[in-house]
Formats: sequence, structure tokens, C-alpha cells
Amino acid sequence: MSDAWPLELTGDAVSVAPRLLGGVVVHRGVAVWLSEVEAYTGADDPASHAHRGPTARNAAMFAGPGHVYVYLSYGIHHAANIVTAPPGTAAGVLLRAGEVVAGLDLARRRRPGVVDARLASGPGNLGRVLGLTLDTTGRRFRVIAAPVTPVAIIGDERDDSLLFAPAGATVAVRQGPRVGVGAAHERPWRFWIADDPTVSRYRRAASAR
DNA sequence: CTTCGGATTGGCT
DNA sequence: GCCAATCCGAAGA
Repeated sequence: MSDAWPLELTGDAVSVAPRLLGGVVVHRGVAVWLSEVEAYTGADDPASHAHRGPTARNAAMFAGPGHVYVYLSYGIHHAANIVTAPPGTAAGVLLRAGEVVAGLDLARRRRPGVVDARLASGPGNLGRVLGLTLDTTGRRFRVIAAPVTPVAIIGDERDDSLLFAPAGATVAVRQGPRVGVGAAHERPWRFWIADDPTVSRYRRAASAR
């Protein structure tokens, strides 16, 4: 078993983003099958946290393919990106939504009273279900082969390793503008799986009016 | 040092 | 559709 980050998931975030759909992310006892992602690049992307170059917060975005960039959104939500760009350059894919495919009991406990399809719907909710914190930023995904559902593979809530299983089957991809983004909102860099119930509702940024 | 706004969410009008 | 919650870090003074 090789755990190196795949070459085909390296490079331009806009190209890599749709290929991450159908992949599975695992952390702290929960596995999420990705149904919605968004691409963010570096200096050329005014909506990206890396737009103005490296800082203490966004350092992980420059750390190379397979690293995680976790940021705190609105003081409340932890959102995760998978970095795709070579070290020293910035590009990443925001994990926006997915379906919980293992660790359902844990996921429900982390989001009480929420119907299963909505457990990981939206970047903040996905981060919550995975138990992400700011301490996780800058760490690296270990790549494994699907299927990843057995508990022996995903571990329990104490297991803070980051696993990623690339998509097994081909999925029908849709594309449109990024959610909640004011700057460069015309770029269709959000990708999702057609007709999937876990995909988040589109919301235009207040500043994009 | 202080100010300010956000790659969001859920609840309410 | 509107708005508050809640905190970090980037930027400006």
C-alpha cells in the first residue's frame, strides 16, 4: 500500500477539484464521501486566503500537495482544504459537503438533531463532523485504497490521523460559482455531484450584490 | 495596539 | 430575505 499523494491530484486546484469528488476523507472516527468542493488558488485569486502571499495563518496552503489547511470561519466553524499545489505555491480545494459513510453514530453525536443527509452539508458542518480543530492545520493526508468503511480502517474518535481514499467510481460532476465569495464570484470553481442530497444550498455573498 | 471583516450557519420575519 | 453569533489574524494607525 502506497500512501503518497497521487500525482493526478496534484497541481492546479481547478483541475484537481472535480477529481476529488467521490473520494473519502477520514478523521477522528468519521468517514465522509465528498459530494461538493471548491477550488482556491494563490496570488491570482482574490477570494483565496493565499491571495496576499504566505502568512502565519495560510502557511499550510504553501506546504505542498496532500497537506491540510484548516481555518476558523466567522469564529465558529472549522473548514478544511486539501492542498494541491507544489511546495512554495498556493492552491487548495475547500471540502464543502459530503455524505457520512462510516462513524455515523459519532457524526450524529457531533451534530445533534440533524438529519443524516445534512450532517456534513456545508464546510463548517463537514469540519464539525470530522472533529477538526485549528491544531490540525499543516498536517498531511495519508492516502489509502477504498473501501474505507470498516472501523478497523477509520479508527475511533481518538484517532487524529488524516486519511484520504481517492474516488473509486466515476461521478456526474456539475459546476458553478463559489458559495459566499464576494471577490471573483464569477469564476465557476465550485464542483458538486449531480442530484446529490448532501450538497449545500447555494448562497451568494452579501458583498457580491 | 486597535480595528475590522470573513471561503458560515441556523433561526426568525 | 435578514441578522446575530464569535474569534482569529491581517491591516492600518
